[in-house]
Amino acid sequence: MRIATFNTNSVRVRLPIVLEWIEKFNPDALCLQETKAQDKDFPIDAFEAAGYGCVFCGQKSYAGVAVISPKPVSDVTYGFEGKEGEEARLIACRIGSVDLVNTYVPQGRDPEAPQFKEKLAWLGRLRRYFESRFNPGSRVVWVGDFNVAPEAIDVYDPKRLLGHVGYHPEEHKALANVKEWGFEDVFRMHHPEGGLYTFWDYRARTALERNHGWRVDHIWATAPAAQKSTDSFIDRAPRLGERPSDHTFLVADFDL
DNA sequence: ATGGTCGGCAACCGA
Repeated sequence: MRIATFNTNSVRVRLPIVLEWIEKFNPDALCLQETKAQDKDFPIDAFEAAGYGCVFCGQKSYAGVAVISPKPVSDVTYGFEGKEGEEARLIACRIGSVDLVNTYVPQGRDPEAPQFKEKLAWLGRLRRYFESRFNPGSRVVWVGDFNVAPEAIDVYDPKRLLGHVGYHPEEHKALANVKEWGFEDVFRMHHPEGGLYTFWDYRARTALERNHGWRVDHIWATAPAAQKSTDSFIDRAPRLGERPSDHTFLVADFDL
């Protein structure tokens, strides 16, 4: 089973890239974040024509998550407690023997901003979400844009960046608390080396050429799923002459 | 390079 994740920064703009990518990589589940489309505007037809069904949870302009799959998808839930009154940042479903949770963790803006505390609180709520809905002894795969680089080897300049949003001790604590429920970092299992990134900030013009990257997109799994993982890799996607997202695709394969 | 580039959506906000 192949599970992948990609922050699209607009699923409609990135649609040609995503369609070409699923054709080449044949994921059993592709989790998207920052779809930036209301549910009525989600490009269902294009995915169905490619042989993929979609479940999604969107809102106007911002955020938005979706799962694209060629397989039967069941037990779809939206948000912590439903769509109403929540930003579109979480969608969960069951595919095969796996419970899949796709999140777009709040970015947090700046450690001094109120949004930063909201990010920490959101991660706290996510821990309780896993506690109440799932069992770490079953196969749970948590993927998405976590907006946190967990370790020094996950950012291009850890000394300078420590304390910045995305690489801050408070974020590390909040993320470790979710991990402690029962997750393993599947990409890290297969790549102990550092310097492998999934994000280069659009706003830093030279970020790509200087490789000023961050590993903020993740595929984590409970032990019963993680021990079945066979590979994990990053795929950058500037294809078809289209504009790439500032995130990459991230893939994990499981012998499931 | 404490700047900058995107996308949504129609002025700026968010990343």
